[in-house]
Amino acid sequence: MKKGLSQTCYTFFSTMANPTRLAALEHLREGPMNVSQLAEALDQEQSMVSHNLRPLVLCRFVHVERRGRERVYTLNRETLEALFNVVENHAEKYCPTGGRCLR
Amino acid sequence: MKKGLSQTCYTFFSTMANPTRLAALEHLREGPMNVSQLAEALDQEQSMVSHNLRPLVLCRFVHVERRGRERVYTLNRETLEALFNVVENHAEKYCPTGGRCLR
DNA sequence: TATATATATGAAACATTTTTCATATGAAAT
DNA sequence: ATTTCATATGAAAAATGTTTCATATATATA
Repeated sequence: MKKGLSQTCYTFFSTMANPTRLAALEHLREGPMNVSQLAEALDQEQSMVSHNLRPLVLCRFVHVERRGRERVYTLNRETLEALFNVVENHAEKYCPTGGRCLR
Repeated sequence: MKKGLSQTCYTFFSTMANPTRLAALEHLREGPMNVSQLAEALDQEQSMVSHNLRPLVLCRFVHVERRGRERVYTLNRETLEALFNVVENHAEKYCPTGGRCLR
């Protein structure tokens, strides 16, 4: 890790450390979706979904495209598949009960 | 990602999303250290370091070994080098100003 | 056995993040 | 030009997480 990347790591992981955002990312693996579709899928208020999408965009975990009055969000697969792989491998090896972490 | 891994992800990333813990992990890359050494290196109270080490152990990001009355903490390199690599690659590609993320 | 040393722990004080609610913006349809 | 639809935004309220401080535990040493 390069010097000074600590701040980047903090931003990176803080953005990931949220159930709503994780659920959104999980849904976006199926393919691009707009805000209403995500709100529906997550069973959350539109406003909440919007609020949570912002950090994901700023971190470039997803990207947005305007389509008429909708906004379509797309997963950054390059980063996120790699990331989920690391978590999955770790969980398989270190989190005994069916990949469920302790705590 | 397997179904139900969302909770594991949340625990995983929440544990990483803390400056003190990130700094501790960074120091542990140099080699195993006990609590006092970490406290000194991080310029933090022993109590705070202890508190922050616990989640790292529970998540198996580090492991502890008693040595007399000290406790020596060792980095789980397998997971953490892989993880830092993902972050580093992402930062290089998406965080323009010298790998420093937006926000 | 008494004392010193290293670390852990509980709980209150403090800080940050999330969620909600009301409203703003902006593009399309009438 | 007005209304409607999709999304964003600001700010207060609610929830979570962190830090500190006092104290407990456990091992080694005198």
